Amino acid sequence: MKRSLSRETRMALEPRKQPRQERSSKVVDRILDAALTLTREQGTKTPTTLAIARRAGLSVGSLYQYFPNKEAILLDLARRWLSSFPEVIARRIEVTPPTNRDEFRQEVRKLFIDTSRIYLENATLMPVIEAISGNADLRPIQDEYDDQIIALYAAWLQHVNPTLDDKIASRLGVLMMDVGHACRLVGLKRDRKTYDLIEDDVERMWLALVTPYLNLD
Amino acid sequence: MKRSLSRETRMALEPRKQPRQERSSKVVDRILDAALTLTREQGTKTPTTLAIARRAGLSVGSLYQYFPNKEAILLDLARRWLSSFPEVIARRIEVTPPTNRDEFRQEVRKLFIDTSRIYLENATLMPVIEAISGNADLRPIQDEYDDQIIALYAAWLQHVNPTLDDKIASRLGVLMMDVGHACRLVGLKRDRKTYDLIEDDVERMWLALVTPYLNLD
DNA sequence: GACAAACGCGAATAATTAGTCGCATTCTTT
DNA sequence: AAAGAATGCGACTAATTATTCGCGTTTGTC
Repeated sequence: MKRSLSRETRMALEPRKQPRQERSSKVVDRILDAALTLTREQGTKTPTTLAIARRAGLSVGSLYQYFPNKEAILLDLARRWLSSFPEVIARRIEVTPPTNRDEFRQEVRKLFIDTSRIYLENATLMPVIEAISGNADLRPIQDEYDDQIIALYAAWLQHVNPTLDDKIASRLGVLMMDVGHACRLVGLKRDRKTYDLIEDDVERMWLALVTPYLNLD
Repeated sequence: MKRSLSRETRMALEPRKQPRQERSSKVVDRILDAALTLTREQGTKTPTTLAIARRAGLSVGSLYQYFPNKEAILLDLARRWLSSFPEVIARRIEVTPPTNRDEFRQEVRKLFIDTSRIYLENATLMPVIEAISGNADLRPIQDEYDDQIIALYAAWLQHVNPTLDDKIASRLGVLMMDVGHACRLVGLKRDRKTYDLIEDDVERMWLALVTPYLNLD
């Protein structure tokens, strides 16, 4: 009844309680740190509750003081990453749309640099993102964020070219996201110089992907 | 001792025995069918031995007559896919290299069409491929195949441009593989028409990716 | 049709792991 | 410093699941 309950309840993933004493907020940090480190160490496998507790110098029981279940811990780690993406793309839609090929190229580059920064700033938690993708319980949650991101990429495309068909915009949005994601995961596993080279590669690919669909002079 | 043994033994993944009576080779098919169907039904989660047995109308014990462990079943399904990839790319290296931009474009297109066919022909087992990627035990095996494929893409690039630097070739190889894979997984989940549109998108991206590195007139 | 080998079975075993609960310890407040 | 709240503990429970093993049945062979 332990396992399936949490699955059936379809997860309260919110933190169980706010820490009220100073020591305990440190404990929360220790738990998150431990979970992050272990996930990184084990490639992309999600660590067990026992392992997290041990690494954090705690007992299993303490984990459940602050998190309703194991998934919530990983999700807490990923949350900043997951939510910063939509923010950043949305911000790129607020500017005035480009009018010629050169301005357009600039807009792509800006979106590109902004999204790249998110990857660079969150490089250490990429293993967590990969672990989440590979976890049957967490995957659906990431998918929700992904749908949001795709919609925003599509919105960006229609911002740049208002006559662009919805279907096409959404198809290109998916590809922008997936191509960017796949290549950047590769890049972050290499050295910084290679990462930058890959960034150039991706930018060319993005441009090749979207240019035919933006009626420019 | 059940679980960890198989992990420690680092897996004999070969079929445990060849079926010697006619009935049993049908059983092997039933097992593979059941595993495939269940993996497809459950998204990307690997089915349990019990579930596979039940679906195949067998008992768990019978599974182990022919497969040394659960992983071997999935791997057996994926094996044709995994091995046909290197074959196809290798075949594209045997032809005489292109000499001008147009011939080069043709070569990209041929490689492109050949790899695309592999995806189309194996569309039903994509969930298995995804499940394998998400499984900590199976992942390393897929990684070996991936390394092979990357090396072949790199070899293809150097076949097309013999002066191409090793490092660059291998970087582009990874990106060709990952971009192709990511986009085609998307495509196969859509209708055929969308798949074809995505193919065009990917072809543009591939061309944009590699063209700058091939000194053509 | 008799014999051995192959096959099929499924209850039992054992490993793993998520999550709980009552007791012990530490902190905060007055 | 005493009470009560918050925190920490870890043995225990319970669920899940891979794999085995001895026994009964079927099949191919002579």
